[in-house]
Amino acid sequence: MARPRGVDDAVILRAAARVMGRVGPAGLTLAAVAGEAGVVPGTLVQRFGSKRGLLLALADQSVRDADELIRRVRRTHDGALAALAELLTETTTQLATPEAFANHLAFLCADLADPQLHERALAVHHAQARAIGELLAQAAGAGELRATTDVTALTRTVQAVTAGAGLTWALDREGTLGQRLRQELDAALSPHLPPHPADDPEES
Amino acid sequence: MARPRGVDDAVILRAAARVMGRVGPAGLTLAAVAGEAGVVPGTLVQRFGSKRGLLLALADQSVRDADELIRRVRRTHDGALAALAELLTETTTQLATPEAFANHLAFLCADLADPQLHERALAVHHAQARAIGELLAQAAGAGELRATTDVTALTRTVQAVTAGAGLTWALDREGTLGQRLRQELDAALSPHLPPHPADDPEES
DNA sequence: CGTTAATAAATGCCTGTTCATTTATTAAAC
DNA sequence: GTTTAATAAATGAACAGGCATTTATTAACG
Repeated sequence: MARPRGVDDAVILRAAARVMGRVGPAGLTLAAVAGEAGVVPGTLVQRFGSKRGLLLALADQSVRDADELIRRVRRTHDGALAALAELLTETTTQLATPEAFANHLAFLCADLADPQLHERALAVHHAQARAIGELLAQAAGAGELRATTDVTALTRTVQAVTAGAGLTWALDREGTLGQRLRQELDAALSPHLPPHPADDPEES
Repeated sequence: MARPRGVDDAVILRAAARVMGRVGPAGLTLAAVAGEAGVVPGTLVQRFGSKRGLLLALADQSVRDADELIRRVRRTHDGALAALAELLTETTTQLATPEAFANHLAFLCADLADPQLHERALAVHHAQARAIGELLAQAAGAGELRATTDVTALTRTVQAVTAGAGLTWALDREGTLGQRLRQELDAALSPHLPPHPADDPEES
């Protein structure tokens, strides 16, 4: 006994993400999101309560997406290091253009002032840290890494390197993000590879 | 034959930087900056032409600050690696709190959409890259680094690591930025240190 | 007195939000 | 099976607030 919703919430959140990538946090107005989603601004307020509610839903979606990506990568890769590379590549190269990457990063930074949005950003960060740490530990157990490797420290390094590669790439825009990420990841991991000469641990 | 200016431009720009660190790009209004600088909003427009003019002047100031810091570090340090550490520490820890760091980073990212602001951000980036590269080359020449080190690649790595350490720290806020930066810098540089007395990259 | 800086008020635009209204769909009533 | 009432969703106009910017005015020097 009700009128069904014209568009799904997910459609609106995807539209909001597109607008964010295109015009950044300053341009993420209700009117812009509504226009992108094919609805009217008032609809967004009725759905999400307020603009902040929309942003919270967007952050929740990003948490779900991060979890889903982690699960997917784990399922489709056997080698721990290969899965790790895939995870980091996927998380960053979804933001294909430097503009989109910079805009999403600006959104992330601006959100850190809001406790609830910060909480969501931290959830993504910690989920990735856990996944990276487990993959590294798995790699160490399988002999893909040296046994002496400090997995906790290396996890932090990997996360910092990933973020830093994206940020510097958004700045200077030299080459592709995939190249940059691969280079920096290699530089961070190669000192911890087992001292087997002429034995490439990656088959891909 | 004119009325002298009440406050110097530099005072206003420093006030703008403070406001930026406190409330981020969204809160950087002319009224807020004017209040911080002790003038009236209209004054800012008359001085800088428009808000964009103020932002441009702020970006120019950051370019000058970066150059000055590079010159100062070079002057006061003899060891190339020590100078490098000092340079990176100073550039990041000027943004003392996670909030300030995140806000300035958000400002940087948002500016990348504007060609003229992007140009200034690139100037800072390239000036730092040049300084880092020269310090690394100097260190390699002095035997502080292995001769086989790819200075160009390591320069990129150092910049990425610096940015990444700051960003991840602004996110999780564990420890101090100085600690994080030192850890990541050590991890990035230690594989390139010369294989001297019992100073293996893996210390047990 | 002439010139320039600082001021204060006002203008117009864009923002998020609210509200009354209309539309669409389903459950119940006959 | 048709009609009717109920309910939730979508709409569009209106609202108030904050913003950058403009303008006219006042104050402070040489």
